Amino acid sequence: MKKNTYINELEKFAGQSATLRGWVYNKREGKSLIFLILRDGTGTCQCIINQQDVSDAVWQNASELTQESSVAVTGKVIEDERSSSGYEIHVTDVNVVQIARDYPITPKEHGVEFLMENRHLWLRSQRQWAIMRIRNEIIFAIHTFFQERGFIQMDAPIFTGNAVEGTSTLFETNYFDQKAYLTQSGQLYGEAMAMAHGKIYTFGPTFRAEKSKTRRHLTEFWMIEPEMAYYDLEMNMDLAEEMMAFIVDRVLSRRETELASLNRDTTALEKARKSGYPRITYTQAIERLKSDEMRIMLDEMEDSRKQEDPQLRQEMAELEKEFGQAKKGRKLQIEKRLRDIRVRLEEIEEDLRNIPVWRKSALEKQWGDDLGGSDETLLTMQFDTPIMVYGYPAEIKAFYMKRDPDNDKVALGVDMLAPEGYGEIIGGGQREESLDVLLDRIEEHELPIEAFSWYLDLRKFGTVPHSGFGLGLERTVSWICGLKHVRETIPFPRMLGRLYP
RNA sequence: UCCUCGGUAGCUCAAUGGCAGAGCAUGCGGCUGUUAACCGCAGGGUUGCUGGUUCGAGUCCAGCCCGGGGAGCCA
Repeated sequence: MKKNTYINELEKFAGQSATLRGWVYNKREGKSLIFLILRDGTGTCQCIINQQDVSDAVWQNASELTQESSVAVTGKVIEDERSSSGYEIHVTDVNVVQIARDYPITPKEHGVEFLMENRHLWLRSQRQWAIMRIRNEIIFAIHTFFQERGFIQMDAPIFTGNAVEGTSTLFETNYFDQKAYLTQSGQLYGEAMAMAHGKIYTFGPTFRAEKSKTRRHLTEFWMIEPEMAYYDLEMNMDLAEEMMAFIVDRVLSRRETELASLNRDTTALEKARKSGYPRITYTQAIERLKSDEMRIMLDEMEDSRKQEDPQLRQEMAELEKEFGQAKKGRKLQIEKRLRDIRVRLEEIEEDLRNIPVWRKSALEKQWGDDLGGSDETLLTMQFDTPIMVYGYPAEIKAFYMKRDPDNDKVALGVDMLAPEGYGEIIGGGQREESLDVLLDRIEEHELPIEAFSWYLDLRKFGTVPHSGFGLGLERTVSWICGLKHVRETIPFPRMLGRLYP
C-alpha cells in the first residue's frame, strides 16, 4: 500500500497531491458538489468533490458514500479557513474500501443508554476521540514524571489470595478450586517492591464489586500507585502535588485542541498546573464543615437554585409559545435550549432535595466521622485548585497506616480532592513500619495473620519509613476533561449492570 | 440494599383518561461552497412486560424487568 498521509500533518503537503485513508464522518451533497468530512484517527478534514473535475466513475463512487464508509481519497491539499483542519482536499480520485449501511450513531443527539450499547462505535465520535487522546496524554505524563525521577514501574498481581483491607467487596473467582479475588489495590505488593528498588510505581487495573451507581464509580478502573522507601507523609504530599501539577501542565500545553473540542473551561485547570495546593488537616476540614461560613454557603446555594427555577420555567414557557410560528432552524435551536433547560431543572430539583441532606451531614459532623462525598464536594467548593486533606482519625483508616507519633488517634493518611465537585482522586499515606505495631493492628482488625506473613517479613528484614499513594486514572481524566461521568474516560467501562460491549 | 427520576417509530422527544404525533435518520425528487446544510413527498408503532380499574388506558392502580442520578463504600 502507498504510504498514508495523515490529516494532522497536511500542512507539509500544502499545494501537493496526497492520499488520505479513513472513514466518512459526514457528507453533504449537492447537484455538482459533494462535501465529505473525512476522519482518519488524527483529525477530520473536508474533501470537496466537484463533478466537473472528476470522471463519472469517481463521481459515482463519491455519491455512494455513506456515514462511516471506509475510503481512500486522493486530491490536492489546499489551505482553507472553511475546513476544520485548516486544509481541504480538492479531490481527484475516490477509492471505496467498504460502503457502511445504516450506521447507528448519527451526527445528532443520542441518549446514554443507546450510546453505551454502541460504545464500540461511539469511540469514533469527535468528543470520545478527544477524551481518549487526553487520557493517553495523562498516562504518558504519569510515566514521564516517574521515569524522570528514577522510579521503576513494577506491577502488582491481579489475582490475590486475600482481601487487603478487609472492608471492600471484591470479585471472587475460582483459581484452580481455590478462592481468589481480583485486586482492589496493589499497595502491599508495592511496599515489597519499594524495598527492592527504593522508588517504584504500579500502573494497572483495579476491581471493586461494590454496587455503586454514581458518576464517579466503575467496577474496573486503572490505578497508579507509587511507593517510596525513606519517604514520610510530607514528602509523599510533595510528590503527589508535583505529579498532579505535571500532569495538568502537560495536558494544557499538549492537548489544547482536544480540550477546546470538549468545551473545557481551562481557567480552572490553569490554577492547578503549578504545585502548592492548599493542605488542611482532617480536624480543620471538620471545623470548616461545621462553620457558619459553610452554613451560609449552603443557604446561598439553596436560594440561588430556588431563584433559578422559576426563571427557567418562564423561559421555557416563552420558547414553547414561540415554537409554533418559528422557522425550521429556529425550531431546532429552541428544541436544543428546551432540552438543556429540562436537564438543568432536574439538576436543580435534585440539588434542592440534596442540600438539606448535605447541610445535615456537614453541620453535624463529629471528629471521628468519615467524610462523605457531599462533604468533600462542599470543601472543594471553597478552593479553586485540588486540595489535600491529611491526618485522618486512625479508626476509619486501614490497618497498615502509620499513626501520628504525637497523637495516637490520628493516622498519617492523605487524600487529594479535585475541585469542581470531582472528589477524591488520590488516597495514600505513610505506612506503619514497626513489626510489633503492625501485629497489634492486624489483631485489632481481626485479619488472618497467615495471609500477611510475607508482608510482615518486610518489617523483619530492614524495615524503613515509607509512604505511597494511589491515583485514580479515570477520575483524573474526568476532572481534567470536565466530564459529567467517568464512563466516558475509559474505552470500555465496566459498571454495575454493564458488561457489553 | 435503600431513596429518587424515567422507559412512546432506528435515534431524540411530544401527546387534559377520548383518532398515537414531530424532528432527525432511511428511500425518492429538487436546490445550494456546504458547515448538525436546506425544501418537498413516502415508508416506518405489541407506547418495557404482566395483570387490574374504566364505555374507553401511552396516560390511573399493583407487581415485575431495564436504565439514569444519589446514599452507603471508595479512586
